[in-house]
Amino acid sequence: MNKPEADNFIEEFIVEDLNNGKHAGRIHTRFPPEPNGYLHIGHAKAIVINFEIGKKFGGKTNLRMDDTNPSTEETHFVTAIENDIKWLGYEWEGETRYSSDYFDELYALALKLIDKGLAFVDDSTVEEIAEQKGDIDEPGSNSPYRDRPIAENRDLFERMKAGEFPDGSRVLRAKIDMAHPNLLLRDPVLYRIKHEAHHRTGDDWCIYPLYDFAHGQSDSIEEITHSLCSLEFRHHRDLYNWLIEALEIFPSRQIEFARMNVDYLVTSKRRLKKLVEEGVVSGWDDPRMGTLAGMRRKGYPAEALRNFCMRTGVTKRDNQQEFNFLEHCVREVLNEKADRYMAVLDPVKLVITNYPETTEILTSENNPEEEARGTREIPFSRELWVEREDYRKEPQNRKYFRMAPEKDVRLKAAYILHIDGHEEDNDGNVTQINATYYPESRSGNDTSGIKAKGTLHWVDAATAIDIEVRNYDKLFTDPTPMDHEDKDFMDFINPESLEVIAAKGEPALANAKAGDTFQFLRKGYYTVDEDATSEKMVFNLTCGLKSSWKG
RNA sequence: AGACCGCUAGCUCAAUUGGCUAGAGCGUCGGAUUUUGAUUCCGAAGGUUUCAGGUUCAAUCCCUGAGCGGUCUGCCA
Repeated sequence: MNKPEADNFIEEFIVEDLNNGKHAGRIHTRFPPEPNGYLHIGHAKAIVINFEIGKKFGGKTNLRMDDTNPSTEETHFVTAIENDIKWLGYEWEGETRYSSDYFDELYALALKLIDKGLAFVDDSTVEEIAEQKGDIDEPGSNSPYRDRPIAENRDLFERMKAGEFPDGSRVLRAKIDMAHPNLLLRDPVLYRIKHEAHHRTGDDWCIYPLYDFAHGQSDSIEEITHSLCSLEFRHHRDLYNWLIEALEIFPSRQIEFARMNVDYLVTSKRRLKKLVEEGVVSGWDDPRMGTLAGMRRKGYPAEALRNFCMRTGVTKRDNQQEFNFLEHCVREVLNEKADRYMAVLDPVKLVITNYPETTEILTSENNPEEEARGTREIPFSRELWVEREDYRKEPQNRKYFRMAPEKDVRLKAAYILHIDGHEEDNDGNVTQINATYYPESRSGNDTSGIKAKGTLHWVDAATAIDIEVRNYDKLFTDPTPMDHEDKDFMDFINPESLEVIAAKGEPALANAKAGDTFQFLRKGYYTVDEDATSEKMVFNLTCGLKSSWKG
């Protein structure tokens, strides 16, 4: 089997390991979320990197809940996380794993470290330990308990586990070097006492390992070959490697990459939570949120998100992705997948004065990009709804191809119209547009010889259904609302990020199901919201269409 | 201040690991096509590779220094 080519620096490391015959050519990655929140676009990047690398090199990818802190983790997040990953299109190896499954093994490893004289039980307080830590440019000092005999450490640690001591009274610390330039190697805390029930192990434990004594060890237990994480864990790698050597366990290799940031999307758990709690959004799955649940509800296809994550590179530099590239990826998929329907978002009545009092059934293709999507029937009659913004009261020049007095325009899948004029109320608002049609101009067999530059969407007034349309805009007025030293990100909330309107849709739209995405011709992609009922269809704006018209 | 990491078009990444006029996608601006002012197609603009030295026949790449940005002093992950 010939090895795939490396597309980024992580893959270069992998190819290098493969070439060196490391792990007999086996590749195994993992995605290790902490089940204390919902997945967002940043997680999607990590998921895609891990799973795609597994796939590309014929390897496997585990899903492991990093649940070592009983205070913050909840089981319902586990289910939500699993759903999001499946929705994104990935399948992990075997069952979902949990760091908490390894508590026994982790405890045994701690004992081993103690027996090797590389860990000690410290009676210092939180403050004292912080004090001992020293500073970034100043060496720390040894804990007075650092030289406790091994037997005493063992005894104390066993009694910590047995529940003999209160929270915070003692910790287990690695014995490394209090003068190390990497603060994480200044005798880091490995275990703490917490008399708290864990979402999975219940009251079995009252001591819990910290990240540094759980994550790497779990990687080793699962024989993960490449442990990919974000840049802020760079300093932890030294400890990660120190523990591999001290514990003599499977040597997983940690590689760090830069997190992905996207304009207008916040990904911090704290901020996301604040948006929900302050009622700025309707919930964690609000379409304006950068959560996977939110983007799914907004109608972003999983494929588009995957493409987005794959096309934005993998490097070690801080990066800020443009929102329009995300939307580009969304449109690209939807252009091919979404059927075209017509809906009028800001309806004004149009009357074809020379059209008979009958209803005619017209046919239109569902998707010009994909003939296999077939056609559908659309009723047409004398009175229609058209878009208010498509009409201008005064005659226009040739560069304008929508409706205006004396203009000829094509109605999509129907006839060419000659616009005669309009009626208006006392305030000058157009109440009705009057037009005549060219009977020989019917779509498909046009023999009229009339040319119309513009083609407009419309719905038949008699058969149109009332729909609710939720037009979403960016949640913030600034692409990086959290990056202002003098202002809080909440100061940049866009007051107009949601507009709910009553619109008119063609009758076939009544059969749509939640999650279905359509292109409303000339307007944008819209996805049926879960709030939709048989009485009232509700559509979320997924993404607008590009427009080069500078009208 | 110390350690570590990073810096190539507006944005995100390439550059066969030192070798032709430094490429691509997105964006922008033109043009063609179009029963969606969408899509598609064609074209253009856009770079002193952060800066200054050095090594070399040759530097985006190696070395030194500087600048700018990031990370690290939780019993969070």
